[in-house]
Amino acid sequence: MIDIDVTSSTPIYAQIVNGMKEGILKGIFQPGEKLPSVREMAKMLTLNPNTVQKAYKELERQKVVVTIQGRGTFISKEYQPKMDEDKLNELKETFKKAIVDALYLGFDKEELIALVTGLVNEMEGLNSDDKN
Amino acid sequence: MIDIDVTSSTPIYAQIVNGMKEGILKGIFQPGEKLPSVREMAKMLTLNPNTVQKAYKELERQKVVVTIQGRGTFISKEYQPKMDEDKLNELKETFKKAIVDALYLGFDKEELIALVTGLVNEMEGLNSDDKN
DNA sequence: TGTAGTGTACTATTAGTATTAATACACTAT
DNA sequence: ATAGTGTATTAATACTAATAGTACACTACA
Repeated sequence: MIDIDVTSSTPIYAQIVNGMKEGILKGIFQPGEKLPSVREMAKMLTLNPNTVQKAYKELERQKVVVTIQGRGTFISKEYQPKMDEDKLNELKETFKKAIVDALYLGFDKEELIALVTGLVNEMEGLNSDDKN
Repeated sequence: MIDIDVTSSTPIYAQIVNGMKEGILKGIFQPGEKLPSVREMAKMLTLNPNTVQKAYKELERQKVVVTIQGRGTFISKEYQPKMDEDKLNELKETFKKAIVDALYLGFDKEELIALVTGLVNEMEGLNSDDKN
């Protein structure tokens, strides 16, 4: 369901958050769909339930999922991302770091744009037919 | 010289590393040029010298700079980045996370590609005339 | 030779985060 | 009632980031 790399420097809960968001964009998870429970997901990923809970809480904070007491956690049917300046700057910083790394790895401009374009298409691949 | 955001979740030494690499790509720092000494840079950024030292050490590990005992730290004149699979995968993960964030912020494909293209051009702006 | 300016190494301390662990409670469905 | 949910809390361990202070080695240069 989600690939967890315990050797990564990215915290496990953050990997879950990223993986879920990526899966939703790819259409692997459908709006309204129920997520595995905290305990169930923890078993699947052989993690502590608290780690999964932290991820779910962060996903809810970002309005990506909605949790209902006693029922479970569900993919949000609608979410309206707020494009505030802080988030935009943070996004640019993230991209800048990645771009710098890529240029240092030997990518030239065209290759870099091609890489990103490929990743973007891969990301929205399964949703491209929908009208939403 | 380098913008340090002490409130950022990115460690200060990492901000220095990123900022230096970005500055080199932009041509603000020229190959062979001497960097401010550890103590000097620490004063400028009002940081502990050890933090700067950690950044310089990481930059040297990445072959971005060369240090000579008793003389100082210098921008590498030549560096040959190694494009191994691990680094490539790490790069892709970084881009994927940024792309997911961007899509969640409301960017569509075209806007996203445009954003990245803009950042790439901004990055290599000052070097674009050179032949190297 | 001596002095100042370099990088380097080491230890210690403080603070924060990530993860695991265990427990308890509230709510929902049946 | 009972099982399955999410939630909250506390504790412990480990790791990292940053600061602080000290000492040492090397280089340049007068």
